[in-house]
Amino acid sequence: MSDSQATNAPVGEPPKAPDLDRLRKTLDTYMNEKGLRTTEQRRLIVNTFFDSEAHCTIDDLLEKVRAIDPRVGYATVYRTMKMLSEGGIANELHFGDGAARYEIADDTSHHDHLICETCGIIIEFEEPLIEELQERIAAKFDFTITHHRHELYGRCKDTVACHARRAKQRTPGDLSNKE
Amino acid sequence: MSDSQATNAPVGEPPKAPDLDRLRKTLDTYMNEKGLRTTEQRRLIVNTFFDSEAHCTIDDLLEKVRAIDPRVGYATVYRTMKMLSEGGIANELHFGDGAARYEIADDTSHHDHLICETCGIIIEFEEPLIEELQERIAAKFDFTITHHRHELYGRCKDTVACHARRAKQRTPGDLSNKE
DNA sequence: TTTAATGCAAAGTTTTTGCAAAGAA
DNA sequence: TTCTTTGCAAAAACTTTGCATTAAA
Repeated sequence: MSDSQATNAPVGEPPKAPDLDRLRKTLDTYMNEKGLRTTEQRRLIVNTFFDSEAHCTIDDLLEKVRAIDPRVGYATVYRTMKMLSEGGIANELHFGDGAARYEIADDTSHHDHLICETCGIIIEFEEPLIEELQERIAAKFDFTITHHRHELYGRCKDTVACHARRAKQRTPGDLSNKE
Repeated sequence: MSDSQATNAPVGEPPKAPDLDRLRKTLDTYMNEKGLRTTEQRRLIVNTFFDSEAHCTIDDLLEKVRAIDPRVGYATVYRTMKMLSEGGIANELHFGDGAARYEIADDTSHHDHLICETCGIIIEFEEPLIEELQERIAAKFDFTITHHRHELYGRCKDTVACHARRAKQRTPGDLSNKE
């Protein structure tokens, strides 16, 4: 790649930690507005989600939830995560392995993802200049953007660390972009 | 959006027409290498695909193919499009409505997509600066990119034209990013 | 002839829903 | 009590495959 057109803007700043207190308030407000009820299961699922590492699947969450209450069903986790997505507390992501993944939503910043197809590691990056170019493109086509997907698929160059991570995985998974 | 950081690079240049002759040669070579056979059905499906507008689904193709030969099965179109994808003649796309879409692949240029969630129109854009920034981000994280997805979802500002298009559609489809 | 491709139907995947029973408010 | 939520199982919505038959080479 040539550097000829490159700007001096910082590239790929890592995102900061989410404000869970604020998110809990957002959720309360949302549930009140919609007349949704607070249940044992929802409390457990939300707490588990807030405690989990980013990009967890429904199965990941269900496993952790069932370690505490084995009677919780898949559909409950599914519907709770859907509720969180609709309420703006979670983002639903799809990286091509067929399973939906969730991350904590943050209104105040936005990041996109870099995915290793060998070890499955998911790296978050932020690039304001790309966001700005997106807006310019949308304007050019007389378009208003509501959301976007920007995913870079590839491979870690540090193949030792990468293969070590891969070996550790229970399910290696196919993270190619076949979805 | 502020223009403060914007460069003067052209934004969102539309992609050019594909070189079908070259693609047919690529396909011939690929099929020879793999010992794949040329059949009536494959010929028909490939020609239909080359004649179709971009971003057609398997169902779109099947409908056109069956207008000529009603005996062709879904699986044959499915397997032929998979062959074209593997041979680098087609790209498989997913815009969140659950159905795979195909476009003619072009090694010499790359574009991404802008999708209207109201009328379903799909606009292609090219932005070399974004491509370059992607490479810089990958480099920063010691990563090699094999491919990427960059999709902007939103709405046409010209609501009259947009709603007219929507009304014309056989199946309005849900192009939100739920996939 | 030999081996690949087709068409049908069946099987997979993952998501989504219907419904009777349980539980918030 | 009333109306929402749960858990199960079944339905959806696509994609993918098995296999006997057909057809390239």
